[in-house]
Amino acid sequence: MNNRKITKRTEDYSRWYLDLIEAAELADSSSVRGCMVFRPNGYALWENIQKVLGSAFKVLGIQNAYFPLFIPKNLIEKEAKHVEGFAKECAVVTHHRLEANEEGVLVPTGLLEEPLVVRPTSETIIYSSFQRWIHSYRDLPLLINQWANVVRWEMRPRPFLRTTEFLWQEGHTAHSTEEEAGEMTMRMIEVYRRFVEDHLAIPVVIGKKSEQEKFAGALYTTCLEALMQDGKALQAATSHMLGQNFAKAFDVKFSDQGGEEQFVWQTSWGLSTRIIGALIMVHGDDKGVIIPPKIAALHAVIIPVAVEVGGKEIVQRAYTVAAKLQEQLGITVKIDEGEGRVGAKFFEWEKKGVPIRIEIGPKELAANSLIVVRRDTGEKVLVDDVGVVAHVENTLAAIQKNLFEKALQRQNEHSKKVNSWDEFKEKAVGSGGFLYSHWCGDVACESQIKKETLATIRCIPLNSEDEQGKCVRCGGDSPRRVIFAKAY
RNA sequence: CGGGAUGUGGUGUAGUGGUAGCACGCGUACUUUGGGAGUACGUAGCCCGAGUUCGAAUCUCGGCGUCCCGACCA
Repeated sequence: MNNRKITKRTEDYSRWYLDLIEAAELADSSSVRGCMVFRPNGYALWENIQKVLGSAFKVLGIQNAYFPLFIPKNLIEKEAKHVEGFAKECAVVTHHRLEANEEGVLVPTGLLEEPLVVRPTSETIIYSSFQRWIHSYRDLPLLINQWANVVRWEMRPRPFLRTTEFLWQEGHTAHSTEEEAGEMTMRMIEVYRRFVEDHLAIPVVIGKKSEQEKFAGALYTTCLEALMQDGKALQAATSHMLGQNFAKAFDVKFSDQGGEEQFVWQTSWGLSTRIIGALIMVHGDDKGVIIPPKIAALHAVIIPVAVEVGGKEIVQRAYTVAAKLQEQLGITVKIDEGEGRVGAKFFEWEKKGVPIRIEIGPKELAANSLIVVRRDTGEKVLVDDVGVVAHVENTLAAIQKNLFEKALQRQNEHSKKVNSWDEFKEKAVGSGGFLYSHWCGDVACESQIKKETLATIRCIPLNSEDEQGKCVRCGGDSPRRVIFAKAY
């Protein structure tokens, strides 16, 4: 067990983040460039995300499928903007065998005539199937989801946030009308919002990406933006309205009721393991990570205290309580009977972010009670034995609520309307946060702002009211405020 | 792909040409156990290659790796 103290959040945010991942045993860096090893604790989180999101998809009639990891280069080439957006970051398979040379070193041989691209995203390979699957308006809408790994050869990897290989789900749909595809785009970003806010307790802003930031090949991109504790923004999920761009490139057509051939209207949307990085950064404190109860793989840990005084009865009680909680609340409870001092155990489970700790010692045994401790506030409550199930249930709900509210309060405190360029520069470089500012709509101006402050347009919030104003940088006319922030 | 650092046990570090040290971890034993235990013993290291030198962790050159800041990005 690693007993190193966790770097204070205020000292070195980057180090703190890495400490949290290590201390909670979520992930390891791997020997493969920019890749990451999911340890069981980290993967359990991903499995729960799959479970919750997966059931939301099912309700909407979205079906899971699986498509190839390898995409022939010519498929990727079919949509021009898409090529432009991804070409620079593709891993490419060019050979299909290894042969030993005279020195016994294995060298690739068997050059492929058509190189295979390791999918950076699957629009192209999936839509080449859609082209064969869709013939009639009766085949629409087609709603497909894929849980998969993808590879993007980014320059600067960072655990969870940007790894060369990452896990995600990508949804792909085809519709007969523009209106329906537009509704689907909005429906999915709303599904994500509810999941991220209700289950992960991460408050987000829903918005549209600027032309410069939108998905390569999309008509427009909607997104969720979350704010980390260091004032930087993180894109939590995206939902793209693809229009007919891919349909035209891949010849995805259907016959409508009138017998006319038409191109389908498409959407795609995704959420990746990056969201676990957000979870760590939004809820973590100086003791370790905090896992929101609704997504936790382990909800409570019971620590028998001073067993040598209280004897086996204490452990017996622990098992009784655990069974009761598991049966009546359907939560997962662990009993930490291991060697060692209780202090060390307390710290270990705090590092790992288990929402509730229950202590049972000789005193509690005698009084038919136990101590319930909240991970988020540290609050300790002596609970009577008969009330434990209700108390734990309420406490889990209270933790979930508190985590969200604390994060929302932080987000509000770091959201400012900024009108002057001086203030903008100062905030962007300094405390960070969401800067609601006017912007003229010009790409060059957007680039200039990024160059001078590193802040980018995170999104144009969907719920923002129209408000005439002057661009914070150039003074040009602006119809509404957009959110600027430094981003991960 | 540009700019800057850096490479010493498993981890974090000290060591400016002369015996490689410390802390944490890990192992064993005893004592401890209501908030990160103590003592004793043990364990394990100078990125690779070449050069300079009587002598290199230390200086030089080359390679490789890692990290940071950018560009890029979910």
